[in-house]
Amino acid sequence: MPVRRVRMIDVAEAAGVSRTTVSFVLSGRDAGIPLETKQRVLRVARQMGYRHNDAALALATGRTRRLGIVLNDPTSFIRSDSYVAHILAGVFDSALRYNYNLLMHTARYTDWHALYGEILSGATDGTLLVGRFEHDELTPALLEAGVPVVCVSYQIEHPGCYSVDCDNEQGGYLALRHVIERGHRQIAFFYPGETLSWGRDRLQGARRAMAEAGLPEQNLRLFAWREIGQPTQEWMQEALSFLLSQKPSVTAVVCCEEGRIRQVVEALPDVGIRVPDDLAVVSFNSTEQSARCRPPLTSVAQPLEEIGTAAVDMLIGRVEGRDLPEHCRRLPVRLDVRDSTIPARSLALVPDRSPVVEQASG
Amino acid sequence: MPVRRVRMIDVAEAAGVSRTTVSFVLSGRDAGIPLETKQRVLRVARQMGYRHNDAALALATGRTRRLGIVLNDPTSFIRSDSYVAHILAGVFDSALRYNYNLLMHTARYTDWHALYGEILSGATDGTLLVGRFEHDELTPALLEAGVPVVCVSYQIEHPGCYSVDCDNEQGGYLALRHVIERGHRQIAFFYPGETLSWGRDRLQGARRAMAEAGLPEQNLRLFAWREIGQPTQEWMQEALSFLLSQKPSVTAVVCCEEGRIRQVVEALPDVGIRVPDDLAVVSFNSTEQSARCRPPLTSVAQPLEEIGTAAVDMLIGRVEGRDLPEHCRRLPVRLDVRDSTIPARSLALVPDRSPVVEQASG
DNA sequence: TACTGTCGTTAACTCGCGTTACTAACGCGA
DNA sequence: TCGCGTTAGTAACGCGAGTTAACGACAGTA
Repeated sequence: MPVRRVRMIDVAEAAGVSRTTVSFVLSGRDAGIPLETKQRVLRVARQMGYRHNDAALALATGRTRRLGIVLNDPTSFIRSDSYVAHILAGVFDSALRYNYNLLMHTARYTDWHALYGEILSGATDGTLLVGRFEHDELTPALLEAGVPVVCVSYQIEHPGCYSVDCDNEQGGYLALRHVIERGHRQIAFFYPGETLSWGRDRLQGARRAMAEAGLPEQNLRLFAWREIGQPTQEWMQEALSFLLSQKPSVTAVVCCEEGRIRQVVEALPDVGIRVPDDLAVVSFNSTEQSARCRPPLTSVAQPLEEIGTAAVDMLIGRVEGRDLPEHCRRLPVRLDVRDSTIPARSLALVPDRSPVVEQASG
Repeated sequence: MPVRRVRMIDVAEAAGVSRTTVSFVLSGRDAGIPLETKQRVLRVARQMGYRHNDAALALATGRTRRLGIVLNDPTSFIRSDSYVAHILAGVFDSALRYNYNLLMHTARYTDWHALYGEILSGATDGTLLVGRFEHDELTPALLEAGVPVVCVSYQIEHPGCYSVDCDNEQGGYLALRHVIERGHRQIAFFYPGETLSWGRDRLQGARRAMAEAGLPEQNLRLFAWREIGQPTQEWMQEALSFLLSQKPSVTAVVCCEEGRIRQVVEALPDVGIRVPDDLAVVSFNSTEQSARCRPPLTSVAQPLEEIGTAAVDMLIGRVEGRDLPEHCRRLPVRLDVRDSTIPARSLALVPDRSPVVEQASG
């Protein structure tokens, strides 16, 4: 049984008017239509169960009331309690308020030509690129084409680039300032490398904190996982044992990631390293993964759901042609201090932010 | 700068042929078109950056290559590491393989008239209802309308209802059999009530295990959270302390839920109850929530991603008009035995499935 | 009576593409 | 030369809506 849909012309015939009249009534452009006719049309439409045809409406109006979403790795993001899941929650809320639906593009980011084609086909009014893409060819191509796009959690150098992100520089700064305040002088910094804007920004913030405390730059021991693609638990563990074997040894780790560092931390007791006594640890994102780690991780919290809602606000602003006050909206971050940096027996080892010139061993 | 899209007719004019010819070439229906013409059209189309218009194509063909998804509470599902997230991962994978995109309906389930209208508007070729809905009016309405629909994780009494679910009856059976085998005779069973198919089925399985072991039915102490809507931690804790204060006291809990029971279990040490020594606990779903509970929970695992892929398979089968072998596909479950039912010091208290007629105190 | 101006309504065009049915041109054999 | 078949290509219609421009009816005026 194929679905027999009621068309506007069916309503028109049943109501004894032309299709144009029905269109006017249903779309609210009922100027000049007498109340009686209007009510009759509405009644007949309801009785017959009329629904507009989505494709026809989109073709005629050029609008779909749909927003597209591209995730750079859909399944992995959804699988775990990742930051993207929280962003999506905000996106959902906001899209519902604006009465838009969400089209999730299933194509992989590596197949960006396919995505480009889909996005240009007009199946949506605008697109959220939720990512932190590397080797990104899609974003500039879309911007060149003039499609309404908002980048979430990253941005690129382009005059037309609109984006929403948290203040990554401040995040790096807060993380480092915290461990410096707690007396640490040799600090490992795990990050994706500088090809990603958030990696670059967090490193910059970290360096600012070091400089502010008068610590030499080389005390910040950088480890970029860029060369290996994704950070693995093994890679982190090896890097960490290398760092711990050196003199002076690092006493704190700041990691721009959450899942792997959690695994590493939970494996540390096996090799006789205690957190935070032997090693202080700070992660990013501060989702349940950090909160439920043993011990719970101090973490830089991002307002993930707000990022989602702000991105939708911005995208719909672009779609509806409003002038937007800013191209890049940066939301503030917060440091959630937990056990991984606070030894139970010590409350305050070091006075607040006393600048330290010489390095000190942990 | 509005997006100026290249239309088929633009390509036709540039290539010096009619739009029909272009249509034939691009859609592969190039019978009778000489190779030279064909190649010229393809070359011009590529050079001009032609992309089909999604709405026009959908209007002309009646197909969208899009599947709709309705979640009964989108944001809460996405927020946490819930079973729906895992199902969605499977849905994504499968949709990508079929080259379909996913339209997530943002409207709330309570506003089911809006959802009904959207689904009938033809914005998608078919719809996945991912749920466990109660007071469900949407599903029967859609089935009556003849829209291709697949129910995920639930089903209703209707000749046209297609669904994918796990074998809930077997899940209830496995959970109960396990605790009975471990010697428990007074068992609490937390479930949503019998208005939901999965609650009904799991209870049925639980009763089967009781009967098989020769245990009287009243030894299964039922607690339905239906009357309070969603199970809360407080409600469970109260119910549990009531059960533990009774004589004979329950010694095991089987809970058709994961998040709340985890919270309850982790709060038990505060009231001096040890798991599993004082109380054995079995949850459902067996996601990371159960695995990372302290202690890790024995749990009935469902093949969540497979449910997602199977649902897409079934829906696309319906969309493409294939005859499907079965209306309700039931995927097997598995019991993941963890510490919450296995005391460290005891390996096997009771021989396997020895039928016990009389009730025994824990 | 004719002319003007509303009011209510609709014919006709548009959106971009699939598809059917038809034509013009060409080649070949009788 | 006529007739036929084949090849190469297109005109025209439809999908279901929005939208513009114009029409007929009727009332009011000159």
